[in-house]
Amino acid sequence: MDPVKRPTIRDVAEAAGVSTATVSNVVNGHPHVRGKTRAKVLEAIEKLGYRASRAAKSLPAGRTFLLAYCLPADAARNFALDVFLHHVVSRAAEEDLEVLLFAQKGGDRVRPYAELIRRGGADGFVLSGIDYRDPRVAFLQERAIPFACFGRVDDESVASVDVDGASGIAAAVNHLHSLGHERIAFVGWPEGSATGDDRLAGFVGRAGALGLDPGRVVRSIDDFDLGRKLVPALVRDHDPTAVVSVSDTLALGVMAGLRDEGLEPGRDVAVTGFDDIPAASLAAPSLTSLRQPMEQVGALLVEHLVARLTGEDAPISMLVQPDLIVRDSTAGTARSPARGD
Amino acid sequence: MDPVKRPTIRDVAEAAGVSTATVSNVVNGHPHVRGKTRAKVLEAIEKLGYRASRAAKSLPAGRTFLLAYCLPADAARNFALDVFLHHVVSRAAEEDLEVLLFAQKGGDRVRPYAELIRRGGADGFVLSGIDYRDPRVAFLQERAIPFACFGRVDDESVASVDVDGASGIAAAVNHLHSLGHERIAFVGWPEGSATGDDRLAGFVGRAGALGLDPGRVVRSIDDFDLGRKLVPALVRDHDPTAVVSVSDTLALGVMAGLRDEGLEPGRDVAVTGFDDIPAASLAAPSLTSLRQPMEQVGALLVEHLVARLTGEDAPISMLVQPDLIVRDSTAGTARSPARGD
DNA sequence: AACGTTTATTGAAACGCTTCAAGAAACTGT
DNA sequence: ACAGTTTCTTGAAGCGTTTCAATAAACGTT
Repeated sequence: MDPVKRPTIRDVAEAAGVSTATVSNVVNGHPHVRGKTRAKVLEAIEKLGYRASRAAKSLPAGRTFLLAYCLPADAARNFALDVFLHHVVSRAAEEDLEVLLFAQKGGDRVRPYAELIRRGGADGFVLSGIDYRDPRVAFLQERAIPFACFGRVDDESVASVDVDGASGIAAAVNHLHSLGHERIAFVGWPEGSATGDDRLAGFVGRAGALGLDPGRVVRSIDDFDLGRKLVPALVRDHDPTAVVSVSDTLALGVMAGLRDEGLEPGRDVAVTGFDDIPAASLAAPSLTSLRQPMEQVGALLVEHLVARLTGEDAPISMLVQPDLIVRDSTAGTARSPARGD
Repeated sequence: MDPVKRPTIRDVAEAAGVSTATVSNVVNGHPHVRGKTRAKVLEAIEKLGYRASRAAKSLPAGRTFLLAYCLPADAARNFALDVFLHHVVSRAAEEDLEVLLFAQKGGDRVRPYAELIRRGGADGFVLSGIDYRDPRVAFLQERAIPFACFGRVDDESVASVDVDGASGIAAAVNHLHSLGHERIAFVGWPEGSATGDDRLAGFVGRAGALGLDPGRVVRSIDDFDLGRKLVPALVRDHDPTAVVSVSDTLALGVMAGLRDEGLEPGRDVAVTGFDDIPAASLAAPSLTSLRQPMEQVGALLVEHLVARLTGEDAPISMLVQPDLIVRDSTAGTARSPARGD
């Protein structure tokens, strides 16, 4: 019934006929251990299946060998949390770090971090879902606690990795333009989110550069039904042959709205999204979208933290490129819109 | 630059003018501490913002105060991982436990667990994505390590929480029947998965009980495109007015397939899914589905583990009921099928 | 006021590891 | 073979907690 008795460093030392200090030196790859001694120790370790306990290591080391991540309160439907976590965890494992999960309790976004820190719960933090002037950023920075953000931070001295939304949207515009679309509209978020503003800038910039009207812009908060309901006005005002959306949620809403109007998405009007959420490939027609390179993001965040923790100076702001995943919602070439012009 | 100096139990003891043993007694709510002493200590704790370090607690306690969860390798698109984790983490926090995340490396499903255990990395495990004869279950059971499974386990002595798939599907059949549907088909997974077989049983049982033909069954692995492609045969063989699907992924595929056939899902043919993945509410028409009560599942798993860890005998197999979320894919009453009979 | 009881507090060891000053062993060169 | 170097190994202290035997304080009795 007893959950397994694990061997301690003492057991190994005894088995190898050396002191615990020597075992420790071998395990941590210190120099000045003779080949023969090292071999004896390694053999004993192997035989006993010894692994140093994290708890016991933490105490003298003054670190926990843990990275912490706070789950977003509103089960963030908007990015592939599972994929993100997977890559963070995997990369962390390579550095002999494990990942601790915690969660918000009430409305206070900073509190859980404070609590964890007070109990010395982790060596560093990974943040996502960053706002303009995010209070967590200020909090951690003040206390000089290592952290790295997935998302854009207005402060240049904060470590962050973000997806190049402008460039991604520009790629979507290019793609549509090369299919012959001339009247391309953009469905964005309300002004004031770093991510949303960046993606909009990509649209305006690229549309302008291609000689298209960059003014065909409509805004809505990130909601399927609102996306659906803005379509009539969008069609009336801009009569687009293609719609570039700031998110998949809105794009899917737009597709539904187009169908309500008697327009078949992918055939009559092309639609693109952003984030490549699972629902994008489960829609009919499947949604062309921009996939965030989560593996890269996760790895960069962890690498930054490791660098910080080991005292090296770490790279700061990094921008990674999303991939355009072309699917059926932009399958055909531009046609005359359902309503003649 | 130094990541904050945290007060230790000694600092508190000194500030309160007592010994560290007394502080420990207060913190852990032991009896035999006089009110006055307790007050002094609590005040000191408050003033200094003291929290016991997990690492330091672990060592003498021989436990880590950590629950571990292994991320599924194939970013399990089929259940709301984020929601699940959120509830597990929240419930664990109430018990003063935190959640450690780890991940598979290669193909070996057991290895990561073995590694974690060797380093004494966690007090217990939460598993999901359980197979028939899951090797992880055998492994943990052999070593008498506390664990609890989300999913059905063939071994009665293993702690598990599962969603009552049969009853969920029965509810969907009832719902459709009450709308007047008589020719209801079931799209299931291939034989041999505990979850899939259970859900199918719910269909067969309920359809039979209602005097409907329980033989209208088609099977496919869980894939959108395969679901889409099986529709022609489904329509030809069974001419259903409603389709109950074993999963949302397949249901969404079926909806796309129906549309390919010129049938409008939700109007000509009703469709239901299972799991209530995010895509279900982002589809047009939105998909009627069965929501797994993740909060309950997460809480039960954690409660079981806590009971195991504190030596109480814990409840074993638990079945929780999914909720039928009615949406537009079953909005209307049954009509004559597109193809007369 | 002195006694036995019960209740409250404490000193010190222990948990498994790292680290560092200090000692032992292995090499030099003579 | 010996002192002087350099390379290896170790004993013991310490990390922040808990725990338990032992001591001290408070309480009721007489």
